[in-house]
Amino acid sequence: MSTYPPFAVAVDLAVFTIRDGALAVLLVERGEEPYAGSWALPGGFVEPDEDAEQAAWRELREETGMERFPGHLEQLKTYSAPDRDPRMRVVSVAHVALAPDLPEPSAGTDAADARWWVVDDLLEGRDDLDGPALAFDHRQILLDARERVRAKLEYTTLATEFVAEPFTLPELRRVYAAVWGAPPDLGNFRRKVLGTEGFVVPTDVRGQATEAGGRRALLYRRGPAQVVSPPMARG
Amino acid sequence: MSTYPPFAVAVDLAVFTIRDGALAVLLVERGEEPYAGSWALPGGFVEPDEDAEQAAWRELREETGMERFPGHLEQLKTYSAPDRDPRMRVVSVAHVALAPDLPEPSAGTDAADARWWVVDDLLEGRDDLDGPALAFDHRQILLDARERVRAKLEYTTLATEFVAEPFTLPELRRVYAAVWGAPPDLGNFRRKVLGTEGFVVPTDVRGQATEAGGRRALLYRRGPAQVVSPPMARG
DNA sequence: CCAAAAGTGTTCCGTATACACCCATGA
DNA sequence: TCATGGGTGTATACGGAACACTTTTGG
Repeated sequence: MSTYPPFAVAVDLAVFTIRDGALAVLLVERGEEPYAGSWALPGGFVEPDEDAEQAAWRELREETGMERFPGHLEQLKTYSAPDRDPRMRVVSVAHVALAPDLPEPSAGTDAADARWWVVDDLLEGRDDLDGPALAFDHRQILLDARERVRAKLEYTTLATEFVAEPFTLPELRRVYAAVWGAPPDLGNFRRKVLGTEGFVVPTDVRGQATEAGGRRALLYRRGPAQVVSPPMARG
Repeated sequence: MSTYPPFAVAVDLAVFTIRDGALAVLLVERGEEPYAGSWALPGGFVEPDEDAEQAAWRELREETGMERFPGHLEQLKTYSAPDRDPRMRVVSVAHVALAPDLPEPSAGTDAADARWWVVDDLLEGRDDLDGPALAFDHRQILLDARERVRAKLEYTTLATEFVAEPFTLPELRRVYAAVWGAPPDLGNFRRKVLGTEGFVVPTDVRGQATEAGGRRALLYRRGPAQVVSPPMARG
């Protein structure tokens, strides 16, 4: 029979939102060693009386400062390399969260600072100064998280988690544009969303016009549908 | 700053194969409390110098008695409910493994017995005697694992992991029939597999005829392709 | 009346679907 | 030559790709 080696179990969070037409992720600046001064995904240890998902919701509330986090949360993958944390053996259950555009976050208790970063600036290895290198194995976690989000937009209704209700179809289309890098074809997009029963439910209200004028778009709310079949076409 | 509560970290394995035209999973009969005499997914604790995936490969070799397990392994999900193990706080990183038809397994060191079970007999809640109830939260893990396999067959080439090389297309088609409950349309199936570059690579050899005669099918090997786009149609 | 943004329609074409039909083999 | 299983062909229709066009609103 094997021994029962002691581990610490943590959760790490890749919290995504759409800011200025780009996919953005919440990072915190670490105040303590190791990696003091580096930027990392928010996270923390799982408490004795909670499971990983509850720990993730708790961290989400703490880091965003919101009583009730208004978005989607799901488990991503568990990272367990023996040397991923130099202090001790830490296994991290990574999660992905999606939220509509949120206010600038405030620094948490154990973080020096917290802010949103454009994901592509962090991950695309361009030499001209972009985002900072990430602490621990968080670059890999962020890569996996972005891929999960990209894939799930194709065959689920998850895009609606990135917009606040009520929302317009052009708003929703800009979510796809931000995540995929290019907007889906306008006509095909509308036929897909409106043709998928339960994707969105229309209201009889129209949104505000922009400064420069233009037709005012109809407002919608999220519908009960979860999957889109066949998948939304990726530009 | 939070405390660092101690956890045990384990891996559990849902090892699938196709036996007699049905999806089957490997279970072990527990020899110790808790749940002594119950059937459970094979698994064990992660050692100090390995990550979860290495632990899963090790358990796979131990449980199947094979030096080199001839199949596919991937992480499924992590289960961490505080009361999932009555002895102590155990977090389990569940994995899914796929293998071609394997010999009857031998009982491992800490298991009283080990055998294959038809998955539907374990999961479909028919009242007439089927499979046994599973230990811990392993019924839920098995449900999630089956769903992962079903889904992945649609948009990946993973079905080839269920057959031993070289294999015929009818053999491969029977994999889909077993997992989905009904075979995909013959013509469409062939066009899909042969039309997806790198799904299979043909040999110039034909397989054996069955007792009752009939045309001998061409033999193929796995190709380098990983994804099938658009997905294989689910009956 | 013009620009900007929302929304509609239409043609083309690949391909999934469903099903009928032909080929090879052993008893 | 018949049953069995492997393999091929085809009419239909759905839906994505691309793009032109119409409608509504503010300046």
